[in-house]
Amino acid sequence: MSKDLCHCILLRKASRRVSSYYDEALAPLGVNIAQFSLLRNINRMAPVSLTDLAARVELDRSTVGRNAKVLERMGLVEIRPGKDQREATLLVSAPGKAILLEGAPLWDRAQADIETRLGADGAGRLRDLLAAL
Amino acid sequence: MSKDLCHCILLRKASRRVSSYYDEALAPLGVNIAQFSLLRNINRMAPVSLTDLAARVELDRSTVGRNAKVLERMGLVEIRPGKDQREATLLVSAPGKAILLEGAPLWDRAQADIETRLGADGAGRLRDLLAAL
DNA sequence: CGGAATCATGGGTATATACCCGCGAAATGA
DNA sequence: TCATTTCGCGGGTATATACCCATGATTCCG
Repeated sequence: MSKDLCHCILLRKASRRVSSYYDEALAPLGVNIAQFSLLRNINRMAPVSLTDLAARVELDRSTVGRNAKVLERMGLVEIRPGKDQREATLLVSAPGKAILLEGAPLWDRAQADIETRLGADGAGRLRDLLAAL
Repeated sequence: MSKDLCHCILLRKASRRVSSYYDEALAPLGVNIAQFSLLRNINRMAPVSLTDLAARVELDRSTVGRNAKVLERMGLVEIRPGKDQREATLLVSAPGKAILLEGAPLWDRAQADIETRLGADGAGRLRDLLAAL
């Protein structure tokens, strides 16, 4: 059988393609899908520590720290010390909330497009398969 | 509906998890799945230009160039000018071929593990769904 | 209370990835 | 042949991602 069918490589390719698709949809906002998703998660959990956020989004703590710093530079997120002086707590700024509102319909459209491309129950089946990995 | 089900984010997460799984499987060789896969592609197409290789693996030319340079530093790939003086042609070195041989069974096992986790026809369905994206 | 273990973050380093730009090489057409 | 266009690559810059280690804060015992 063809050796091109490495599940991992197929996943990585699909991930790049789909990310790029969402990125284009969100481009008018100046954020990519990774940033938009992180912003949403911060908003839901705010005020949240890096550690908790990292656990939620399944990324390394240091990765979340650096990604959050980018959002901070963009003015979308505020990073301030928590009661525990070790903690950096994150919250979405007013401009960040505006981005979330403006982005919602753009994200919805990309999401719907993908579902169309996957067919009626394709999206659900894909979700289940990915969850099994 | 839960807003956690962004197809893109689910794909990215799965891609990270699965990549990490293959990376661990290949760790004894000192290469990760991206490098191993690139090495395989270079081997199949050798001697190959960066542009052709990039088209094959669906990555940006500059990305392939940098990734290939890492493989070169590792001594697994040779980069030499082609007849066309603009071209850099890639080929797998002897140590690189050894890595391909040693890696094959490790890759096979990871691949089989994933198929087990996906179930009988899960792998096929996943492949089809990813191809639709 | 004070030393030890634990915990949160940050920074260093490295790869993966993409976009843009400039340079030198090659092809093309007048 | 020579100017123009096209082509292939490398480098700059930026984000995404992970691992390891240092540092400083907190907690936990003895």
